[in-house]
Amino acid sequence: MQPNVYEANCPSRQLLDRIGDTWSVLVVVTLAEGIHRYTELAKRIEGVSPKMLTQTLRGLERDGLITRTVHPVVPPRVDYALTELGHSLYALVEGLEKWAETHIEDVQAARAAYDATVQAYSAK
Amino acid sequence: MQPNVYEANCPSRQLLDRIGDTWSVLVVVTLAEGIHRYTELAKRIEGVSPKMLTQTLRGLERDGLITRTVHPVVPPRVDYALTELGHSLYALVEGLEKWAETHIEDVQAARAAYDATVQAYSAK
DNA sequence: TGCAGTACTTACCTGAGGGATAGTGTAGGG
DNA sequence: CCCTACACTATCCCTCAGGTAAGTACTGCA
Repeated sequence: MQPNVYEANCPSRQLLDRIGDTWSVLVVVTLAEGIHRYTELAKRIEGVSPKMLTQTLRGLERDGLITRTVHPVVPPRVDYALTELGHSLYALVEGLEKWAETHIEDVQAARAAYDATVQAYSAK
Repeated sequence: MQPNVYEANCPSRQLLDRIGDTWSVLVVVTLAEGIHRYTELAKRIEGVSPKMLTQTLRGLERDGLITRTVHPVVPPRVDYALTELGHSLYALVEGLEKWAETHIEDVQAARAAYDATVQAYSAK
């Protein structure tokens, strides 16, 4: 009954997997700006292969986070847009970004300190 | 200057990778309950191998999200605890869980609908 | 003498995710 | 007449993340 993150089929775990997928997050972030076409997304999200882009888009569509609109013209034209659900998820991603901006200095300081002590040990 | 999620070395991107790592999140969630020892974490987080647990713990420690306290006794005893920074990150994870609980029905409905239409096409 | 308990580390190996590349269908334009 | 644009789809291939298993160091207890 209660959410159990330790089980793979738990809702919270599934969301975790989605948030964990870099391409999915990148698509959501890009679509938060507005409607985009397939090639626009491909150009915007540098480094994504057509295979992964399609795969990601399908997954997002399946989960009701984005809509896919096919215009029956030649050459084909397909528009992708965030749904209301997608926008609410984007709000969370924004929260992550805010946290990152606020605490990144702490994290980097911690990393530097940690690396320094490790270096000291291995140098000995 | 401004955060660019599309670049791999951007702060927001690094946080994304951390949140994306299932074991990291699971450790943070478990430690949010209180201090735990190594074997306690191993038992609690079902399915994690000692290798991955150590690796995850090291990464979290490096980023200043958890503390690692070694007690020089025999047999050895090592305590792990969330730092203040770790707790603030946990707040975000809690937000994700809340979202999941609230919207999981919408997602599952969307999935069912999507699968139904796909099935209809492939059956044709 | 040797085994148990703790917290790892190291070496080796495999499967699956994802990159690269090529193919598909349509029609307007040069 | 064929090339291009668009949005995929299919295929092969290869890397590498992560699992398994075994090793390490230390000491008290039977």
